[in-house]
Amino acid sequence: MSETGLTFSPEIELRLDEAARLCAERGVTLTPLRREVLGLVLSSEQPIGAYALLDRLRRRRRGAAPPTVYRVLDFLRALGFVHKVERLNAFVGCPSASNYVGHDQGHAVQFLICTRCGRVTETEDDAIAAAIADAAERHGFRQMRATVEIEGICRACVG
Amino acid sequence: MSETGLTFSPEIELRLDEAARLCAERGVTLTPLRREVLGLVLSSEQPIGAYALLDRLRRRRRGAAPPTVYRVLDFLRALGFVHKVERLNAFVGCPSASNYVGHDQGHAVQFLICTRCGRVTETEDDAIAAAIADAAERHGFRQMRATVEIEGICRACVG
DNA sequence: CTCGTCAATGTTATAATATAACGCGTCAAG
DNA sequence: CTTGACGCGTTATATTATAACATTGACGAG
Ligand SMILES: [Zn+2]
Ligand SMILES: [Zn+2]
Ligand SMILES: [Zn+2]
Ligand SMILES: [Zn+2]
Repeated sequence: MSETGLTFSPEIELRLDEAARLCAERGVTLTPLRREVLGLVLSSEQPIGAYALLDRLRRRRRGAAPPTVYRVLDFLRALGFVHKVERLNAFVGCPSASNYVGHDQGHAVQFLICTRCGRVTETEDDAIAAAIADAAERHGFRQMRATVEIEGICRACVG
Repeated sequence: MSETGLTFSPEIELRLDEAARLCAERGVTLTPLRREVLGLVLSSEQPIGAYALLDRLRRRRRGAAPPTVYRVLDFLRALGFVHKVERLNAFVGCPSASNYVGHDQGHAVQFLICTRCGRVTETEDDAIAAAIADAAERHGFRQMRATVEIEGICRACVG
């Protein structure tokens, strides 16, 4: 008789509600499937690969297949709710997507990838962005976006 | 009766000779296979994928298989002769590998990826590297390396 | 010489990541 | 009612990368 109930932690459900609100603002829909995938990404301590996501998704959705998850990831990335970490071929939730609405084309973002614990921290460093913009301009290059992924050992792991 | 002759342009053969010299200096060998793969990468105007490389390699080496090319690429990357462009899952020759010998762990490098013509330019921008090092330090992050890939339209394409 | 060892490559199979192409149901505009 | 956009299911395939084991040839120890 009950609805499906909370699938994710209360904090994450809040973020999902916020994401739904932002979707509505833009005339798109955070469908149950999209909400579930986003919830799974946000629930992961580490970047999660498309197929790991697919495995978890299948526990609730029988018919899920690769296109299911890739399509949803495309949608979530286009809205700035999720980023891809290229070095890992894996996906992370955007921590600022719930706070700020200018992320259509994605903000200028950098990742700190800990090779020890596997965690990834997202930053938005203006100095890096400026240095990149400057270098691009000096090369007569019309920059559209930049991937910045810094690998090393995070504060927690380095002790 | 003649030897195989020049497989690549004279400029590239010169760079291959230089690479062989650098290998010898470090106690490793630029075998014919490795030399040929490096030549193919250097001959490509654009980043080249492992399987495109494999196709070209097979014209001369019958038995070539994926491990053949991936092993050689690992070798060439470890020596700094070749870089991987993560956004493209493709490989480029390092333009400075022939001039400078400190590339064992790879120099701090950035790529300008033109989404129009597909060409990739390698840069070595100290300001970007410094901004990244600074941001990492502020996060208590012990940086090992960084991937910086800037996408846009190159000077030639933007006209 | 002959054996052991190592680097390099060959060889077969498979894993991991990603997309193409088509179909089907819903829903709202016209 | 028809049409078209959207969301998703479904099947098949493409693309990228690695695991695991075999073979070859060079070279030094004995
Ligand atoms: Zn973000
Ligand atoms: Zn860590
Ligand atoms: Zn380089
Ligand atoms: Zn261009």
